[in-house]
Amino acid sequence: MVACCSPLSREPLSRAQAEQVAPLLKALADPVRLRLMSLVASHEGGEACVCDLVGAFDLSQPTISHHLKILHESGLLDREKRGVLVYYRASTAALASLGALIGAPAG
Amino acid sequence: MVACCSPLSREPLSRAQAEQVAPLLKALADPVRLRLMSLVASHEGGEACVCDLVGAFDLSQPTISHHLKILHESGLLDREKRGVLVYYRASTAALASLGALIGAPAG
DNA sequence: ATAGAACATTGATAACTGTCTATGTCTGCA
DNA sequence: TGCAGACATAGACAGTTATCAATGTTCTAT
Repeated sequence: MVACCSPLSREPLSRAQAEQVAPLLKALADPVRLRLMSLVASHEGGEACVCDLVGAFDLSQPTISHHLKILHESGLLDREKRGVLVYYRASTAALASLGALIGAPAG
Repeated sequence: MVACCSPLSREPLSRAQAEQVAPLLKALADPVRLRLMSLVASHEGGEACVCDLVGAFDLSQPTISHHLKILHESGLLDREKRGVLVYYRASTAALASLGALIGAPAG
């Protein structure tokens, strides 16, 4: 469970809660990373290797790697190396709890 | 309707969609602004004036004003001036559609 | 062993962000 | 009319971020 608390509008977030959730949102709050999340999550098998992703952007491979690292370190993407390739997979739990915190009707 | 599209994991976000949604997340991706949203949304009557908010932080009034401006310009907070006081109110529609995009089961 | 391919890391740079102090703009009241 | 209070704006500064080119690492195949 990555986000912790009742929806935003029920009661004031504590400072600690806010500081815990904000980095998750920050990780997602970039057009490239949003598209990366969505590309990975909607890719066949629910996973994608870096080579599946780089081509979708006009950005260098190190830049994509950098964004993937941010998403992985925030807990939004899981990572698995199989042979030469590295596969990323969206953490649906993290996404769901974030969504619930922000706007979902109930938990 | 501020966010536009099916959940992240259903199909890849277009670049345009990502660039539309990212600023909303960016506005929310700060501990102070998260707490501001939550303070406003959970305040009695669903609204709060700046004077209700400034005291909750160890930050100057202009800094709070700055954060409120960012939330307002992104569409997450509505603003209404009544007399000397300025009241902010959370846009539940914006929050709900964001939540739905990120992780909610269905729309 | 060596070469090549896939991905990560490093170091540099320009742009952006959060914060402050100082100041401006309204509004209500005396 | 003028003052005081509530909020916004402007300008400055330090810290962060997105990007790239260059290089490092690790695996596979030959």
